[in-house]
This record gives sequence, structure tokens and C-alpha cells, in this order.
Amino acid sequence: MLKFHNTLSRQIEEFQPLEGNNVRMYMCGPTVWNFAHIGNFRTFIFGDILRRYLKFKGFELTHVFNLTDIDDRIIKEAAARNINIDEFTAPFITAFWEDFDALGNQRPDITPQATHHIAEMIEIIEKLLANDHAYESDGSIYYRISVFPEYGKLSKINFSGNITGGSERIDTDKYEKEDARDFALWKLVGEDEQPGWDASFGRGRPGWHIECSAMAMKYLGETFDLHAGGMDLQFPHHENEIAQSEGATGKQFSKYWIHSEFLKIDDMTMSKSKGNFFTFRDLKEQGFSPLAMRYLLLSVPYNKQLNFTFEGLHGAETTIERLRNFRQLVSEAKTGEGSHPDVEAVIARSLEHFEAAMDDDLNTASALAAVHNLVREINTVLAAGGLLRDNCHAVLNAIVKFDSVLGIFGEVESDSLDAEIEALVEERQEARRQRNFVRSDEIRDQLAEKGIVLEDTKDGVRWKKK
RNA sequence: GGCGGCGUAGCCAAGUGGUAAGGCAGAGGUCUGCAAAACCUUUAUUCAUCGGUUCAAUUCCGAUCGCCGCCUCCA
Repeated sequence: MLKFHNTLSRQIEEFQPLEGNNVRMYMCGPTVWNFAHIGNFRTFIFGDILRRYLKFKGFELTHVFNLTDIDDRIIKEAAARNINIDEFTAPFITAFWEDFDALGNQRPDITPQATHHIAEMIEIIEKLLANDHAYESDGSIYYRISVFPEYGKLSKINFSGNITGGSERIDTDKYEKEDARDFALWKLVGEDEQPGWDASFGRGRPGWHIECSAMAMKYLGETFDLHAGGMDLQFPHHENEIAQSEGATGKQFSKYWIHSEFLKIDDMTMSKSKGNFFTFRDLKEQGFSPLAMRYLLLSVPYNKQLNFTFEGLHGAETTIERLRNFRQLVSEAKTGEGSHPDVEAVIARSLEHFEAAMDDDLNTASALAAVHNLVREINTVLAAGGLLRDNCHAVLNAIVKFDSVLGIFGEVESDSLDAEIEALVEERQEARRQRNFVRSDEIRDQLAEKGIVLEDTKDGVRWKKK
């Protein structure tokens, strides 16, 4: 039974789709104003795990993942370069998907961009204006929080307790708002100013929050199952999405909300303002493999802060190597016919442990323990030469199952398993041959003194006594 | 000030009211024969501190200390 922590209720809840076996899920993607850093990717990998596990559980999934390709930073950077925002964001969008793919993520089903959905946003704003949930002030349109009493139900935020009491936001805002909490749906833009779009309520550009409401409802309907994103989006972004969407439709927006925790570096939040961030590209240039990064980022459950260290990344590198070797050893094993019930039991136990861990609010740390336990126990059987043919197949099938959720063994498709494994074995053997050459001349010299000569062959090293 | 989270071996980290998963690093070992590589074994009488509840607490309650986050653009 699959259970998630639902931010709305702050409780672990059994997951039950709204409609039969179909799951509709929305996740907030990146703002494409720069290369995404690994903190961003922690969240996106979490989204990928969520996606894969829902499929693992047999749900039919529609997964929407947006790209925010318009916001103040983008406009500013584009203006500074004297290009339009599409020209500015295009290379970052390309780069984002390259990184996303390299980290072993499956592409979501629909990946809308904000600037392609302006009409849908305008439509929602018109509805909000019509039913009094929004108002115009100095040409911009604001959301009227006072008519949405449920405001705050997601983040449980208490406005009276704010440090500033909101006064800072009023003072720094050049527009007149009825209430300090009210937020912009549509920002006034001058006639010849770019980017801007014409709407019945005036020329302007969308506020940040309206984008996600528009794209989510367009592709998933007014009510859908699951909305995911990073912790930091809980307030105000997600709170505002709820206000806009439910204010416009009068229906519940998303049934479940899931938020992933931050990645820290040296116990500090990784952020661009602190300058302590690494992009995927930074780490790749340092020689770390994407798979190791993926492993590290998913090895801590999504709802716990993860402290990034290079020691951890090196460890992850070693670990995924061990997993790869394991698969190779199993697929190469010279086996007798048949199946050993004890081994069957080991595999069954591991699969059971894995699924129970993932069912329990996607506890990837515990799920990985299930994988490692299988590896260790089967390795022991292998070392004793006792792995029978049917057991080999069962182990390989278990790996495919694990990997359909985790994606850390590398790409394997179950229907083309044999070919994949064959290719992989070939590749691994080649790598092993390369490594088996004795590199140290010093050792060769020492051995030569003892009358031993080493000879490199295509299978590794042979030795001869003179 | 309001709200929330965390503190488990050198490091990362799971977990439960009945006495501690897993990974990395370290140590030992196996593979005829140096080094690699691979594999195996091993590593916390103890879960920040102090009280309380209980037959029994790392797990529940309270206090203390330390760390982090949100409340402002941020995955």
C-alpha cells in the first residue's frame, strides 16, 4: 500500500487516485535562466523516482513538468544582452534537458513552457476578475486574498507572526495593493516594452504563480491527484497556485502535495546567492559520473535534508561500480541447471523489502539497503559457485525491477534484457582487460630480479619464470 | 517574533517501545604466484545531554544544548 506525506494534512496518507488507476501529476520544473545546480536536480530526481514508482505500482500516469521561461531575472539578463527572452532561454533549455537526461531521468509526458500558455493564464485571470477574486491597481492585476479564507492551508503560515508584519513588502512595492499579502497575477507593461502580451484587462506579462495554475489545469484538469516540488516553493508559490486555481474554479486543485527537502553543502543551504553551489556540469568536469551523482542524490530520502560532500560522492562512485560489477558477475556466471529455493527466498525477501520501503513514503535509503542485501547474499552464493541458472535469471529480473525505479544500474529495458546485458558484459570485460595490465614498472623490475617475467595479453597478465 | 525539521559509529544514513538496516572509509582475508581489480569477513553494549512515563526507550513526554529551513527571488 503506497503512502505519502501530504503537505496539506501534514500526515502520511494512503495514496488513492481520484479516478480508478489513472494518476495525474504536476511538478514545478526549473526557471531556465542559468544552468541547473545539483540542488535543483535533487528535487527533479525525486520527481523522477516518484514518477517511476507510480508506474512500478501499475498506475497509468500523466506527468506534467513545466519550464518557467519568463521571470524578472530572465527579462533582466536578456535585456542586458540586448536579445529577446526566447533567445536568452533557448540554450539553457537545451542544456537543462541534456543534464536531465544524463542524470538518468525519464522525460515527463508533457513539458510545457510558460510563454506558450499566456492565453490560458489570461483566461484564469478573467475568471478571477469576474468573480471578485482579483482587482486592478495601477494597470496591474492582483489576487484578493481576503476573499479566499483558506489561504495558508498548505503552508500553515501565520501572517501575524511575521517578522516584518508585511510592512516591508508594502513599502518596497511601487504598486498599491489592498492587502500586503496580495500578489501580482499580471504586471503592467508599457506599449513598446518587451516582453508583453495584450489582454482584455491590459497589456502586461504574467506573474510567476499564475503560470503553474494555467499549465497544470490545461493538461490535468481543474482537479488532479498530485502536485510535487521543492520545499521552498511551498510558500508562497504553491499557496498562491491553490488560491488562484481554487478561486477560479471553486474546486480542489490538487489532492496530494509532496515537497522535497533541500540539499546542503557543508551544512549550509546550497544557493546561488551564497555562491556555494555546483552544477551538474561542474561535477562532470571534475570527472564524476552522472550515475554516481544520481545515486548520491537519491540515497537520502526526499523528505530529509541531504548534506552534499565530496567524500559522499566518491563513495557513491564506488558503490555504483560495485552494482555494475554485480550485474556482470551474475550474467557471466557459469551455472548449473535448476533453481535453489534458498536463493529464491533471498530474492523474494529483497523484492519485498524494496517495495515496502518505497511504499513507505518513498524511503529510498531503506530501498537501497534491500538492493545491497541482495547483492551481498548473491555474491556469497556466487563465490561458492552455487548460483543456478534459474536463480541467475531471477536475480537479473530483480535488478531490472529495482532499476525501473532507481535508475542506478544504467539503462536496461526488460524487453531487450538479453541484448543489453550482452553488450554490457562486453563493455565491462573490455574495461577489465584494460585495467588488468600491470602499470607499475617498478613492480615489473622487482619481479624481473626474482626471475619472473610479466607478459601482457589480451586476457590480462600472464607470468613466466625464466 | 511565528511555523517546521534535525542531532544514530571516522563520514553518509535506515529504523523500531523489547535491546541498532545499508553504503563509503578503515582492518583482516580469498582469488596458484607482486600490484591492481573483484569478492568475502569485520567495525556502535550504543542512538546530543538531563529528567519523567514504562516490566522495558534510541524509539513516548518534558527540559537543556547544538545545527538547519521557511516566513523575501530560489528546487
